[in-house]
Amino acid sequence: MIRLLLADDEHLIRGAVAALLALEPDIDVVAEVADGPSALKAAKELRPDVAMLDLEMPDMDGIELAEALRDELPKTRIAIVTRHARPGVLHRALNAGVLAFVPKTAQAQSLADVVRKVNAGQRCIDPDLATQALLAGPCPLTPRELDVLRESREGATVQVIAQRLHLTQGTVRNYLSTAMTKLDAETRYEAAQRAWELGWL
Amino acid sequence: MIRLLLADDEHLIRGAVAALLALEPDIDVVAEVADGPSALKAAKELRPDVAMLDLEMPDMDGIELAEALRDELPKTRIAIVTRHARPGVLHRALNAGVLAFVPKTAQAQSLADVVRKVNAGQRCIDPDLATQALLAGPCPLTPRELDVLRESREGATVQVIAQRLHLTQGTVRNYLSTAMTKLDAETRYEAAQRAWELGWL
DNA sequence: CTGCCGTACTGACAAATGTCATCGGCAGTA
DNA sequence: TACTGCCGATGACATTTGTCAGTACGGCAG
Repeated sequence: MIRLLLADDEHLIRGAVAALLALEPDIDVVAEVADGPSALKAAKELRPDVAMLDLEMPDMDGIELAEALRDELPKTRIAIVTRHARPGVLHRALNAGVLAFVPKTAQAQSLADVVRKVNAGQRCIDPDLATQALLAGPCPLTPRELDVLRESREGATVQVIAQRLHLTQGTVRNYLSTAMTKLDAETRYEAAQRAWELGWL
Repeated sequence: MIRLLLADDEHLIRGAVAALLALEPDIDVVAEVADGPSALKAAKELRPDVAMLDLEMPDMDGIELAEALRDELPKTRIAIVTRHARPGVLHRALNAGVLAFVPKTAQAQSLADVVRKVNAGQRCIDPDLATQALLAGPCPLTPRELDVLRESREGATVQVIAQRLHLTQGTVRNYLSTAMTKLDAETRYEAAQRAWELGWL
């Protein structure tokens, strides 16, 4: 019997998936939670074999949650389910010890198989996504460049970014400039947009 | 027997929801499609009683699809399901003749009830969302202002926007300026971001 | 018929932004 | 040791931007 934890903030999906997987004779859905912290808490109490996590969740994103689980409960196998799979996120997920990466465009029937494979310790990555990630290559941006891009995405001015990151305006502009060059963008907002689409933010 | 059409580009969710609703004795899922155009085609052929549409779909957004359905098959009752319900979208959906508006954070069990209510011609709007929409009020932006904001969201420069909309740079800047004033934003990107969050783009 | 509003444009000005060259410090590493 | 790369900063420069004032035209409600 595979003991499964489900984390997804969309009740509708979580409920439906739970109902579907519960029909499988060898799968037992032991917990359903809606956010990262409660997933962590439930996992510590119930020690599931497999944790199936949504990538987009309030409070704690799926990757952070995966990292926390890896550190605290290394025996738990982790599968990530996501809506729009951005290539860069795959890199980070794999580094966090995630075994499976499934887009929500996958067939519902295939989910049970993913759970079984992950439970057996096998990797299970969407092939399209894997090639996309390979083509995009690793992120060329430095941590600081990522920081300023993250702030830019919300439309912050250089002044505001400089304050928030405790930097000079000139420094911020330089980081933005190099990031724009690396991403072949005309404006920082375009750069931020692109970096996000590639999953680097 | 309620004949239901399901449109959602996420197979995983669509499959799970279809499986759940098919268990209901009075609901018959007659079609499952992944995008707007095929939903329209399927609806014309099968004449479902209720169409349950995802808001975010490739090619044709849920609202456009609802409008098309209203024009071509006015007898079809429409329910919209969405992930992040932005208030402004509700306005547009209601104008498009949509009866139900359900966030994906709703309970899976409640879905069947929504289908039944909609089939009976009753409205079924998430109360939280309704109050949010009331508080935000109607969109104060003119159509042209919305146009330039839409372009801004992808990080386009004034030059590019002017070209794409066949306007002068000065005109574009003026529209951006008024939009920023109305939205109380420091930069056009912040304005675009805010307008999007309110569901006006 | 007369405001009022949305659309579209012009010109001018100050401020914000993007680019470049250059510097110093610090951590790997060949 | 010398080299490389990231971090942080400075100063100067040309562009881009946001803002403001003003013009003009069409549609529409009072």
